[in-house]
Amino acid sequence: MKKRTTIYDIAKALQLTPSTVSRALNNHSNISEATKKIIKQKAIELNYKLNTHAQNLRMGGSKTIGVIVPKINIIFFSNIIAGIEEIANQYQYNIIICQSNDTYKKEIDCVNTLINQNVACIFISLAADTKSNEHLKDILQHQIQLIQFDRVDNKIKTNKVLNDDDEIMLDAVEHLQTQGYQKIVHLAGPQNIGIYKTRKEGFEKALLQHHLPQNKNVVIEDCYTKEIATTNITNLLSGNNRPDAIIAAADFMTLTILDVARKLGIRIPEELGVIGYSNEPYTELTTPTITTVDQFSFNMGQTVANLFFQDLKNISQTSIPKSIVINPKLIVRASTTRIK
Amino acid sequence: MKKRTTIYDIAKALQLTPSTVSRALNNHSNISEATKKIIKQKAIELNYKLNTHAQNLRMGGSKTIGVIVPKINIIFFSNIIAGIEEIANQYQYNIIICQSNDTYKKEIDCVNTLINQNVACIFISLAADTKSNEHLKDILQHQIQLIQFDRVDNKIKTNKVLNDDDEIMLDAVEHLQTQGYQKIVHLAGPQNIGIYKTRKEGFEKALLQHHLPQNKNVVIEDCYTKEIATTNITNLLSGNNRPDAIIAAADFMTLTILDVARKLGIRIPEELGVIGYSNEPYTELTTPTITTVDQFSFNMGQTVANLFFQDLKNISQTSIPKSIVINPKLIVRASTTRIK
DNA sequence: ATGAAAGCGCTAACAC
DNA sequence: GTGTTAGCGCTTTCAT
Repeated sequence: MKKRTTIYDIAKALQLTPSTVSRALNNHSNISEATKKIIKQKAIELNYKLNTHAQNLRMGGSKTIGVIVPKINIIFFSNIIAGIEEIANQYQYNIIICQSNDTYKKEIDCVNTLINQNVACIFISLAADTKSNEHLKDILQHQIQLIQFDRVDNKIKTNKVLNDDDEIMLDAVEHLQTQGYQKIVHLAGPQNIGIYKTRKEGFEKALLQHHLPQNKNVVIEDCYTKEIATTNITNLLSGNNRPDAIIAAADFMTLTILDVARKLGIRIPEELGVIGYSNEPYTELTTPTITTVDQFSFNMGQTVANLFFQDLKNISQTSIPKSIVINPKLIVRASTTRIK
Repeated sequence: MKKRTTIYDIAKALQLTPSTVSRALNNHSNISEATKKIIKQKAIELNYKLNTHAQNLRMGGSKTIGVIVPKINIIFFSNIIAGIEEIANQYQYNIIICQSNDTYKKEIDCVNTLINQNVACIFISLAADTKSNEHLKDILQHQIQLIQFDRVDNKIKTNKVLNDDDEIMLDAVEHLQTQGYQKIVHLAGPQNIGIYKTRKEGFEKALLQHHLPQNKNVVIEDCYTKEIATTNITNLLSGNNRPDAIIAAADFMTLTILDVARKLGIRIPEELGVIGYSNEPYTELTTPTITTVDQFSFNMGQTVANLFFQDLKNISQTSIPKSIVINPKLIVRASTTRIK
């Protein structure tokens, strides 16, 4: 097992000292250009690679950001991560990604791993069942910056980046009214998942604000599997008193709506308006194209990261915790455009 | 700025030595249960966290796996990462995820970062424009294990996990023939992206094997934007000599096919068979449901990780480079089922 | 412009 | 069963 090349090896090869080599490789101003050049040359020749662990140990910190998300393979989160990565990269920071699998237990593990790693900052979106914030306090106690995003704990004072799920539901309802739709129904997602709960609540709040009827049939809860969704939507649309617009909690539900409507001979958007949620690529490929909500997840990631790097620049650590709200945008397409 | 608690602090508080503390925290057998107990107690009390950098420096390695993918926010890759994460987690390994953004330049940066981090192993899926493998050799030179997946360089001998894109195209063609389809066309994706190239080549090979005509119209290349796809598909299906089956290089194209066919009054699957690629969730929600290819990406991630941990267990490092092939599976649905 | 030396926090070989 | 000691590779203060 061949040992890695260290700055000591380079120093020896050039009859210099490790400190000179270290300085040269870090472009320290006191080292002559000539020396720098031969040292860098030798480093390449010996295939030298920095040992980050030694560096971090010595410097008492690392240029690493820890990111904790419930699930990495949900496009919303992976877009956020991609956004974070883009910015972090510009500042030469690395990111370590952990997933909590939406459990509190694993989330604690993630936090500990990242504290052990001595990361500069942790970006977190909380697991569905996270009930305590002791682990978050722990982060702050270890002088590690904390930024929460999307699913946050408001009891702990940190920077936050949020989606305004309420406001967008209001936008959606108002858009439908402008288009002359009167009887609006919401197809909700499973209420144990935070985002679906928020969307449902946002919808109900929007109805209230517009003094629209709040009867039980206005929210259909269980539309998560295809079969049940088909049954529920068929019932909904076959009834005497059928709605003239549906806001679904997720894009995939709109495909079923389109299908059922086609079967029942209900024209979209003339007789039924349809709105989805997430701006999945396919919503632009259906006929009619589907009005939906873009959450700007990539942008959210960038925002989170920028928040950290902005604070880093402010030597005056006044740092009053900021909350940045990302406004999702209603992408109006054919499925709700009956007035041209 | 409060300093972190170290094992030295614990030792001092208990009138013990750092080594005893270290041993106790690592459950070394020589330490009495009583001592272990009070040490662990104290560690919690002082909110001690291990410093991974010190540990890794001292031990000359880390329980960390580096993963390099072209893009993290592509569901295929994020599923793979989720699969890797699941297994790594069982072995108490951490993963550091890097994205090359599909450029060779950034890929080199990623490799260097991971070598600097002294990771135990690197899992990589190569960038589209990676032309050299010097950086891969570099990994091996640093005694870091290397496992390639999906997009690999065959000139370098390492463990590999691959998708059999050829075989699956053969399956698709044969399935169509069984269903009585005769004139099969392929809608290809951009040929500068590896997977689309492979799919197209796989398709052509399948035609050859079945002695089917190989004329130019059998592959439609540019179907990547909605407008062009619509035009091309409309032309394809309006012609006199139209195909009776289409294999698309990606699921999203099948939505356009469904739309165009509906407009032209072509019935699916009776008059036209349609196959997509990726088993995107929505392929199950359309009418008709779409036959597609599942690549088992999550499983691929698990396989990659298991390959590493299996080798780790074998003390006898015979380690002949293995290639594991994941066979994608044709998910037959309504869009190609005309014989019940 | 360069060198000497100490130390970051941890582990492990060697004592006792 | 516990203590002593050295050292992983790097940076940095202080000296020259």
